[in-house]
Amino acid sequence: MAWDVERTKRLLLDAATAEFSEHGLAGARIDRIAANAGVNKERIYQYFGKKDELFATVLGTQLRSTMDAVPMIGAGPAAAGDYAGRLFDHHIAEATIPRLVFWEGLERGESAAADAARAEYHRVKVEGFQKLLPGVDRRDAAELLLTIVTLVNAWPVLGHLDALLVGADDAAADRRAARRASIVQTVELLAEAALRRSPGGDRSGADRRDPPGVQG
Amino acid sequence: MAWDVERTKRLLLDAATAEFSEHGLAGARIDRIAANAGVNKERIYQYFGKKDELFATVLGTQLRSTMDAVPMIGAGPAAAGDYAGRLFDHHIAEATIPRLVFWEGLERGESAAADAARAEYHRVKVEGFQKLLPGVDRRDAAELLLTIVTLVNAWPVLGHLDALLVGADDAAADRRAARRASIVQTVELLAEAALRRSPGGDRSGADRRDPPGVQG
DNA sequence: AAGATTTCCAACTGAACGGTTGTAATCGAA
DNA sequence: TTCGATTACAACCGTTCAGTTGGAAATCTT
Repeated sequence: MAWDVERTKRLLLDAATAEFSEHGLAGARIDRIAANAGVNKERIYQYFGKKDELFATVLGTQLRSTMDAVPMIGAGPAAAGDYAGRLFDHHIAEATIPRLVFWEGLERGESAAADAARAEYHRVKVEGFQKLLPGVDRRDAAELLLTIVTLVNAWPVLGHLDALLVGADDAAADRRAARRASIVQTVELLAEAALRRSPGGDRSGADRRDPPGVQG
Repeated sequence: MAWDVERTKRLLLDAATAEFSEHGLAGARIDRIAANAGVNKERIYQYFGKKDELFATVLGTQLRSTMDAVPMIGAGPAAAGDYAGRLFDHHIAEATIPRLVFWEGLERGESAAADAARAEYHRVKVEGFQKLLPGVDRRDAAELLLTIVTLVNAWPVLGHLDALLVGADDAAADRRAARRASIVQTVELLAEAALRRSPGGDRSGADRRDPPGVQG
């Protein structure tokens, strides 16, 4: 059989993504990644380097694919809420990212903040989000975006807290829908408040979705 | 020298708390806990059982002490915001809890939700929070409480995201203050909205802090 | 088709790891 | 002061881990 390097790389990256998402950096097992990929583990070291380099590759890949999959559309508080809602949906269908993000925060805190590529990625994201709420201060936009990212990513990770707080008697789908609605409402309220704070944004606040879309 | 069982237990529990908070369940090292406590590791197994039993003990202890340290006081949206703010302060001074909470969510997701003692702990917490916002539906209260817990706990864990989004040029203390203000504002807005939704809560919404305090 | 290069893997290494055991020191009660 | 029970620890055990090596098979180059 012919060698297919890209295929083995992809197999390894997929297996690594699942493994890191499930077990984190310390808990992930190189042997398990290799076995699930059906590839010898020595390939990992040749293609991706050490364990934590592989982790960084996995996370970077996932973040990029999310930004493509969930674009920011339109403008105004409703658009911001809509963006948060779609991000929520995306992270429910694929809990990989939320878990990876929190694993990173817990296991690699400092070193992640120093990554130049990551800084650029987030700069672009804040910039895009600012276009969603025209006139809003950069710091305000970043703060709101952080709230969104936090709320949207935390839920799949803290699912047990939800069950514990709301009560396990409610069906999972209902709790999920309630959570989604709550997050969208939160973001809309915050976006309105931010617009009201912005220069020239002291009119009633809602329904300002006329400007052209940003992406998609 | 005389034996002092309580002292060695406390030393072990303190060391374990620090170790689990720092490295999580899989990353924590029993040898390191024993060494930092200045106690032989065999004692751990005698007093606390296996690694994950020790983890559960650590988390339970920490949660109980937080509930005592940060009581819910007064009533109304401002009181809810104040509670969130004090919780934030507490978690900043002592990032142990936030980290442990997310470690648990990531590493023990399912098994944590089944814990009866934890369910009771959270039931009491929701009940207390409901007294903070009289008239608000239990589900609404739980939802808002989850938002608070999420926002307040996530920040110490996702500190690197904050630095990445807001920009590392801002001083850490400034970013922390901005985040605190943002969270307090969020909670107040949400509490007002919840009260407005509640039966008989359709008056203007703010400044309803007359009822007597709940704890403290 | 010969030689150099790359892809791949089985087997290995050395250093942890979680957990146990055998034994000595100390304590409480008779 | 004896004796069983408890506390403590050093040394150990079997397993598992991340990372390496040596060489075979496939591909590329000339």
